[in-house]
Amino acid sequence: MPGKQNDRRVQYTKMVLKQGLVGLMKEAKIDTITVTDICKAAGVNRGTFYAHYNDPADLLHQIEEELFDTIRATLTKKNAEGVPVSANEWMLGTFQCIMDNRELCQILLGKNGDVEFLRRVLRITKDLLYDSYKQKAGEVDETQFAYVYAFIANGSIGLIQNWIQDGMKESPEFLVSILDKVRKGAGEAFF
Amino acid sequence: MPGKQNDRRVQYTKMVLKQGLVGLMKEAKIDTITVTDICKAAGVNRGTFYAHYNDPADLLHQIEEELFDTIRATLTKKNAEGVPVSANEWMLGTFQCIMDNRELCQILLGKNGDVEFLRRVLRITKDLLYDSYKQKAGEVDETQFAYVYAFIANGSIGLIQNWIQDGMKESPEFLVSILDKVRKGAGEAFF
DNA sequence: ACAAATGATAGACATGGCGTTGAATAAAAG
DNA sequence: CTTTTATTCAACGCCATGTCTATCATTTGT
Repeated sequence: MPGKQNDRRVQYTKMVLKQGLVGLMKEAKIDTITVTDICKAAGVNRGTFYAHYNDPADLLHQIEEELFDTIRATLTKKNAEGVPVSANEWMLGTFQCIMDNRELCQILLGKNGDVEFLRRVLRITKDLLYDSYKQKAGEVDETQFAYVYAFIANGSIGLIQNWIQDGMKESPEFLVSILDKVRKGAGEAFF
Repeated sequence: MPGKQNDRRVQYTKMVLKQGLVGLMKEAKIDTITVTDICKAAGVNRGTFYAHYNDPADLLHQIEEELFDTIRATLTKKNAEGVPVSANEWMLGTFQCIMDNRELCQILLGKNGDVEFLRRVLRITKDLLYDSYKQKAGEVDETQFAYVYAFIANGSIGLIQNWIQDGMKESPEFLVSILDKVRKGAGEAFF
């Protein structure tokens, strides 16, 4: 019984609902978008929306989850090929992935998007940073590290947002080179 | 005719409405707070709310404006005393101001608060940074500067949020010293 | 190709916030 | 003390919500 979710009707419904919400998020932020709006944009009955999602935020969350999985899949694939992945290579892969999903990412990570989502993507580098700090400073001043990490993490987010908002004109390589310099610079003021 | 806004009744109404909203923002973010909620919390008739504000966001905006004026007034006062204000001194003043308005700032700049507001406060340092960049590099690469500034500005915001969220345990002086190091470090990777 | 299963639709429902209005009441200003 | 003006109370139409039913359309597996 492959029944449940493989029904073509379900797939179509979910697809247009996602497209509908993404389209609306070009103009409005998630909290101001109504279920009725989405269904109108998707050409779907309002009752059908509730058959699959609780509210617009729930739908957005599932869209983000898909993108997150796409990014993670790409990275773990590289990792599985035996290559030990450095922070820079990891970021390079992430940026390429963002470029590959250009339209979607410009919305999800743009001005109406969710900062928490980008924060989550970058959090994976935190451990790498912590190790390099420990290695050079010997002992870790947790308080100081928290402040420096807050600076670097949010700085990176801002830089990436600037790149996205600017239309992704620069190459992922350029972005990584700037990001690497500026992160090292900020970090080495302490390490 | 001191008529219009000096009426004691108006002042009282605005006061309790502001307190009401701020109270609610301890638990919820602005977009989920209803006019009815605020009026219930303030003990004010719903119709009266619309006599002064368009919606909850409008009320929040006016609260932020007041705080912004407080901060700016303190800084321009120092400036008027003839002291040329460096970026560090400016930030020190800002942080002291934030500490003086502890409860309010923890909400306005906290997890349910508005990032744009903090961004606006920090924007005043942009010119100072631009000048120092120009001075050392001679010629300004606008693209590169945009990326570096995006990093530093957002990094600073994150660091300050970390401070606020942590209960403002460290002194403004400590904060400035870390911020100065890490900003210089990030900047000098280019300058 | 057909019958059973299941998803989508249209329509209705009570609920609750919105934004506005008008008349009555209370308090401030001169 | 009289005039002015802010607040209250009650009601209004409007719209989105979340739920539910009967009906229709499509898919599925045999």
